[in-house]
Amino acid sequence: MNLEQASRQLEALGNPTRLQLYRTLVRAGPAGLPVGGLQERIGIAASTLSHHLKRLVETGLVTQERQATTLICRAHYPAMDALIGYLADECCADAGCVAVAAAAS
Amino acid sequence: MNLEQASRQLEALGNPTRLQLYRTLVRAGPAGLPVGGLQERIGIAASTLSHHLKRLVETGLVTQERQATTLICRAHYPAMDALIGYLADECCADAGCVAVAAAAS
DNA sequence: CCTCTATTTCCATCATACCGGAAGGATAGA
DNA sequence: TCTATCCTTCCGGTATGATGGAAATAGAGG
Repeated sequence: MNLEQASRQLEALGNPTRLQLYRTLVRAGPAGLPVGGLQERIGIAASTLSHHLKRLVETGLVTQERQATTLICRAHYPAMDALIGYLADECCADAGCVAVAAAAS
Repeated sequence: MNLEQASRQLEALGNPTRLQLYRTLVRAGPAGLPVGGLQERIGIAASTLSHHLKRLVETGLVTQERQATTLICRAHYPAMDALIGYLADECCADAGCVAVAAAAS
């Protein structure tokens, strides 16, 4: 994980629609959700949704698996782990950060 | 911490220059750095730097303290804690996330 | 008041993001 | 093959972001 990759992932999550999208996928759990299901829940145009999803997939935060004509989307936890780890490292380099202190306890 | 605030902070960090800025401030530790010191290290125009800093301050990720004519900037750890906490909650709502498992151990 | 330094705001330019309608694949089933 | 569904890509408009030079502001000190 380097600064460029981290910033790309952060930017991907730094849009309310995409963050909501990611959140929805997390709440959907390991089963994931098809693109159409996401569209129902979020309520945006299919093309807009596809753009956002593409961004999340490109940055590795979401994976997609084809099942016949439907595309199942899932939150890709390892990517979020790595991102949080990077932020925590940056944040807590001087051990002044509560998050790592809590994790260490 | 709600979705809008989280996405604004994520967007603020989702720019390579701003993430580098934040990282520099974290590495500077509690003493912080003046704006001019940041400019030396990052090497961008003062106006550009000021724009980026404004964004980081507005989102609460960085604080500023005036000392005579110089402005000392510091990473504001509680904000990062809250953001990481939000991401971890979203990510690990179904306990499928390694980060929280590690924190819990 | 004048000046010097530090920083911000103003302003303009260029690039990129966001949005969604319309058209174009991809896949399954009749 | 024909059709229907699901999703993506193409395209256009509008908005927002990034960048930095120039001018303005803030504070310290003569």
